[in-house]
Parts: sequence; C-alpha cells; structure tokens
Amino acid sequence: MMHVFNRLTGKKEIFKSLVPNQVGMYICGMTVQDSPHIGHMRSFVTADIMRRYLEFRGSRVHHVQNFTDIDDKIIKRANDERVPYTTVADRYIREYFDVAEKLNLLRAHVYPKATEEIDAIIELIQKIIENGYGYEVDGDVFFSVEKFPKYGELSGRKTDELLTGTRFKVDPKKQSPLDFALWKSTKLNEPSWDSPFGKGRPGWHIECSAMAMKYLGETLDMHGGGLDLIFPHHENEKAQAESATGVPFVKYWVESGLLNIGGEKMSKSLGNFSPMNELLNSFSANEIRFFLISHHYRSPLEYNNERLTEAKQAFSRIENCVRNAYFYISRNGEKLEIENPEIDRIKPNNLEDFIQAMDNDFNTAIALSHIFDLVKETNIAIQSSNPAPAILEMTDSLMVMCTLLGFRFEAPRRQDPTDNIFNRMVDKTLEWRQMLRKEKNWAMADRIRDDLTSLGLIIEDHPKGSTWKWTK
RNA sequence: GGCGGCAUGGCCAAGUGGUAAGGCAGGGGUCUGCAAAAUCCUUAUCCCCGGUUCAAAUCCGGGUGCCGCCUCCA
Repeated sequence: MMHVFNRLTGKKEIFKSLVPNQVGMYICGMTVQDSPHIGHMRSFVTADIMRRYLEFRGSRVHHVQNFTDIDDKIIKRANDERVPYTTVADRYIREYFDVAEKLNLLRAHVYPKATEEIDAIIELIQKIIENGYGYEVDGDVFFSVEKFPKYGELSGRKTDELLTGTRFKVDPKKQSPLDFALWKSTKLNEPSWDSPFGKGRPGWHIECSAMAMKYLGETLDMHGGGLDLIFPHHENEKAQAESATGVPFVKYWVESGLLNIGGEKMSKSLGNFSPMNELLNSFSANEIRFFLISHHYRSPLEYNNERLTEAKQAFSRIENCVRNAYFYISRNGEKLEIENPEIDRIKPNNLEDFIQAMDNDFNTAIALSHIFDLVKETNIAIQSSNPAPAILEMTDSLMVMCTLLGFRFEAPRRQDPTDNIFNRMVDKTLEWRQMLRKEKNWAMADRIRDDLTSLGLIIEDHPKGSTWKWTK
C-alpha cells in the first residue's frame, strides 16, 4: 500500500486516486524566462520518479506539465532583446526539452502553454466573477481573497497575518491588499489578448488553474512543483479553482523541497545558478539524478561541487557492478542454459525492500540503500564464481530498480556503426593485450593499458579478460 | 514581526517509541604479475536542559543555532 505525504493535511496518507488505477498529475512547469537549472530539475526529477513508480504500481498516470510563457520577466527580456516575447519563450522551452531529454525525464502527456489556453483562462475568470469571487476594475480583474474563507488552508497562512506582513506597494485598484490579479489590462509594449474585460493578459496564477482543470478535470489527484510555489502560487490556484467549481481542486499536494547553494536558495532572481546544460558537461545525467534522489524529496538540499563529486563516486559503484556483471555473464554465458537449483536460493529479495521504501512516500534514499545492498551481493556472487544465471537474475533485479529511479545505462553496443568499429577496436586491443599477459609480457601489457588510460579509457583486468570504461 | 522546516559518526544522509540504513572520505587487511575494480575490518549514547514512558534520535515543554516562505521564483 502506498503512502504519500500531503501538504494540505501535513500528514502521510494512504494514496488512493479518485478513479482506481488512474492518476491525474499536474506539475507546475517553468516560467520560460531563462535557462533551466538544477533547482528546477529537482522538482521535475521528483515528479518523474513519482510517475514512474505509480505506473510500476499499476496506475495509468496522466501527466500534465505547463509552460508559463507570458509574464513580466519574459516581456522585459523580450523588450531588452527587441524580439517578440515568443522568441524568448520558445528559446527556453527548447532548452528545457533538451535538458529534460538528457536527464531521462519521461515526457508529460500534455505541455500546455498559457498563451495557447487564453479561452480556458477567460472562461474560468468569468466563472469566478459570476460566483462572486472576482471583480473588475478598469479592465483589470482581481480575486477577492476575503470572499474565500478557506484561503490560507494550504500554505498555513491566516489572512489577517498576511495583512500585517504586507510590505510592498499596493495597487490602489484592489479592494484589499491581499487580492491578486486574474487579468491584467494591457500596457504599452506588451502582448495582449482580447477578452470581455478588455485587452490584456492573464495574471500569474490563473493559467495553472485553468490548464490543470481543462486537462485533468475539476479535481486532480496530485499537484506538484517546488516548495517555493506554495505561497502564493498554489494557494491562489486553489482559491481560483475551488471558487469556480465548489469542489476540492487537488487531493494530494506534493511539493518538493528546494535546492540551496551556499546556504541560499538557488533561484533565477538571486542569479546564483549555472545553466543545467553546463552542469551536464561536468557530470552525467545519472550522477546528477543520483545526487538529487539520494536526499529525501521534501528536504532542503545543499548543492555544491563536492556533493556532486560524492554522488559521482557513489554512482560509479553501481555502474561498475553492472558492467562487471554483464561482462561476467558474457564470459560465462555457456552456463546460462544449465538448470541450477541454487538460483532460487540466491534470488534477491532486495526488490521487495525497495518497493517497501518507495511505497513510503517515495523514499528514494532508502531505495538506493537497497540498490547498494544488491550491488554488494552481486559483487560477492561474481567474486565467488556463482553460475551466470544467478548473476543475471540479480542484475535484472538491479536494472528494474535503477530504471524505476530513472537511471539509464548505455547499451553495451550502440547501433552507430562508428561506435561499433570503435568498440571492436578496443576489444581487439584488449585481446592482444591479453595475449601479452599470457606470455607474461608485463612491460608491454602495462604500456598498452597506460596508453589507453591517457586516451581516457580505464582498463580493468578480470580473470577471464578485461573491461573498459571512460574516464570522466 | 508572522508562518513553516531543520539540527544524527570526519562529511552527506535515512530512520517518528524498542535500543542507530546507505553512500563518500580516512586507516588496516584480502584478492591481483602490477594497477583498477571488488571484498573484509575500523569510527555515533542522534544540538543542550527538563519531562512522559518499562523503553525516546523518535512524544511533550524550554533553550540555542541554521534555513525557507511572507515580493518574481521549481
């Protein structure tokens, strides 16, 4: 049975979707004003793992992740660059997909964009006004927070406390400082759309309420995104949706913890981030993913080079095991056909432990510890020359877990013919070296190994031959 | 000022009542022609004080320190 921590109640709850085995999941995507960084990716990797695991547990997940492609900063950037706002938005949307692909994030089923959903947004605003929660002033439309008594339910704020905390200039058009814009009337040099309230553009929060409900219905099973969105974004989304429909907007709120750098939150506004693309030059997708999921998804996570290097080392343990296991199987494959009663005894139960960990609010840290347990068992099994089928069984189990966590291993041989030639050349070289070793020509054998190392290939010798991997 | 979170071995990090997962780093051993990989051994009364309990890292109260949100942000 799966348990999920629900922000709304502040408790771990048994996970039960509205419709059995069908999960509607909305993830707040990026406001495409700049390049994605590892902080963004933390929340998307978290969502990715939730989705993979729910699917593994037998649910069909309908995954919607938006792009907010119109907002103040996008407009500003476009004006600075003297290009249409779409140029800016499209650029960063492309960058997002590029990085997402590299990180092995499963593609959402729908990626709605705010500017392509204006009709749904207008319709929702009208509904809110009709129900008495919104009001129009000179082409602007605001949400009246005091009309919605449940405001603050999600983020744990009280409206009177919020008022005392107000420390920014208040738009005089607002009836109350807490009210927020549903529709902003057009200004000079700004893109705008026609609406019953006049030309303008959607406010920040409304697009998510509109798109989420359009694609997933009035009540979603899960809604995720970064913890920094809880207030005001998610609180407002909830207020908008519920004031329009009268039913709960989201069953489980599953925000993920933030990523800090130097003790501070990494964010676009603080400027303390480097683009994900650059990070991917220094570390592999697997290593970055490992770093992100070796901590609980709801805790704050401190990012620095040392941590990443640590993750790299840790992950190489898994990689080495997989490579050595497949090598062992390939060299002892003839035994694969042999029926061996020992196999059942060796059959790992780590998968059950793994599932138990993941069932408990996606505890990837514990899940990883079970992966390491299996890695160790597999290494020992190889070292003590267990039959290949037993090793294969363990490796299969290991691969299931790794795949569930979104790790991707290079196929042993790629289809690319150049790669094939390269691989065959390395294999040949290792074969020759093996002959030299048989002749105890250590000087020559070591020289080949050293030369290959200087080219970036690390050679490891095993009883039945050698394996190689890239230095990174 | 308000709200919320966190404090576990050298470092990172799980663990919410029954006596401390896992990883990284260090030291020592085994294996190996050597190296690498692997493997074995090795380091914790869980921030402090008080309380509840047969039993607390885990619950309650107080204290100290750090962080996030309250303004655009995944």
